[in-house]
Amino acid sequence: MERVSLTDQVTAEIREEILSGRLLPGTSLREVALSQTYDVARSTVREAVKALRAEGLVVHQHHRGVVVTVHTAEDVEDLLNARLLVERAVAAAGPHPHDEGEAALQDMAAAVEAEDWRAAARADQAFHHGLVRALGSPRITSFHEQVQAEMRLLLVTAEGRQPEEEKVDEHRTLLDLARAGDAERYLAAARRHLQRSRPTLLDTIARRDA
Amino acid sequence: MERVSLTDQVTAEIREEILSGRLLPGTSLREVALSQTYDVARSTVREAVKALRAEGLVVHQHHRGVVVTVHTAEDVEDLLNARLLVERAVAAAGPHPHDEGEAALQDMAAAVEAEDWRAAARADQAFHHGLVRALGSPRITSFHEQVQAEMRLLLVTAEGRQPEEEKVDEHRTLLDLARAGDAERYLAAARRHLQRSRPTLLDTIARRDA
DNA sequence: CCATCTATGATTGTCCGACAATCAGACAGT
DNA sequence: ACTGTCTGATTGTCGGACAATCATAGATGG
Repeated sequence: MERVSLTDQVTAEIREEILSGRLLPGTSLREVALSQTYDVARSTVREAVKALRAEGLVVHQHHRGVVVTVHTAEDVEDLLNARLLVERAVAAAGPHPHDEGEAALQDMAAAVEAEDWRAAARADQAFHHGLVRALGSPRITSFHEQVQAEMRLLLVTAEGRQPEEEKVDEHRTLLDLARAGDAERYLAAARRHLQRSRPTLLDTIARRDA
Repeated sequence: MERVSLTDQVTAEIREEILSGRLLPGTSLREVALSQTYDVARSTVREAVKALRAEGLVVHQHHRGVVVTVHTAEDVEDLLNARLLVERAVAAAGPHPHDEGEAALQDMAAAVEAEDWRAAARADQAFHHGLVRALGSPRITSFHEQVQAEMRLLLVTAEGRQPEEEKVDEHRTLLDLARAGDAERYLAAARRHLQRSRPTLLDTIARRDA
C-alpha cells in the first residue's frame, strides 16, 4: 500500500514548508533538527534535501549545509526569461479547448471575489500551468513547474495584496487567444502580462534587502 | 584544496560512464557493486545516483533500484519538443556575435574531416549549446544541458556513422542567421534541422527493440 | 582600541553495520 | 501449464561513529 518512499514524503513535506512560507528564504536547514521534527534518520533527510537542490528551492555549500534560496534581481529576470520561453511555445501551439485553464480562471475569479489572495495566487499558477500542460510535453511541463515553484518561493515574502484582480481580465484575454490559436496576439499579451508582474517581483526582493 | 564533495565526484563519474556508453540503457545500477568499484560507502553512491535521477539519466522504482533510462519513441518526440522550445528563444534573441558557436563549428568541421565521429557529435552539441548559452539565461542553459544529455544517452546506442557531414552546412546556415538576428528564417532552419535528426533518433530505438 | 590568532563547539561529509521490506527467480505441487 | 511458497539478493531506513570543516568567542599582541 505504501507506494512512496519515506524520503519522497519528507521531500514533499519540506518543499511544502518552504513554498508555504513557513521556512523563509535564507533559513538554513540543519539536518539533525529536520530529522527530529520529521522523526526520520539523518540520512533520509539528506536524501530528501538533495532533491530540493535540483529544484532550485535550496542552495548548497560544501560543509555549510543547505539554505532556502534567496533570489536576486538577476534571478527574477531569468525566471521571467524562462516563463517567456514557455509562453512562446504555448503561443505557437494551435487552437485548443483549454478546459483546464477555463476551470482555473473561474476558481481565480471566485477567489478574488472572496478576497482570498492565497487561493487566487494558487489559481493564477494553475491557470498558466494548465495552458502549458496542454502542450502535452512532460519535459516542458516539468520545467514550467520548477519555474513556478521558484516564483512562488519568491512571492512568499510579498505576502498578500498583489493586484490579482487585474490579472483575471488578462487571463481571460490570454485564454481566448490561446483557444483561437492566435499565436501573435497571444504572445504579445503574454509578454505584457509578464512585464506587469515584474515590478511586484523586483519590489519584494528590494523590500527584503531593506 | 578538495573543493568538491566525494558524492559529486561519484555522480560525475557515473554520469560519464552512462553518457560514454559504458553503461547501456536498461542496465540496473546496483548500489553495493558501485560502492565497491568506486571504493566509497553505499550511502555515498545512493546520494550520487539521486542526482542522476533528477537529470533523467536513470529511472527509479521503489525497492527495485535505479536503471539507466530506456527512452521510448514518445521520449524522442518530447525531447524534440524541448529542443524546439529552446530554439525558438534563440531565434527570438537579437543579433549576436556567437563566437562560441563559430569555434564549435570549426571543431566540428575538423572532426568530420578526420572522420572522428565521436568528436564531431561532441562539437555538434557544443555548437547548439553555445548558441543557447549566448541567451545569458542560466535556467534555460541548464534545461538545455539536460535535454542534450538525454539525447546523448539516446544516441549512445546508435554508435558512430551518423550523417554529421551534412550537419556542418546546416550549422553554418544557422550560425549566419543567428548572427544576423533573422528570427523567422533561423526558426525555420532550426525546425528543419530537428526534423532531419528525428529519423536517426527513432531508428536507434527501433533497432534497439529488435 | 583594533587586528589577528587560536581554541572550542556545532555541523556537515563520509563511513560502517544492522535489519525489515520487498523483489526476482527457483522450486514444488497440483 | 498454473499457482503458491521458499530462498537469496537488493533496497530502504536506521543509528552511530569519526574526521573535516566552519563559525564564533575569547585570548593574544600591537
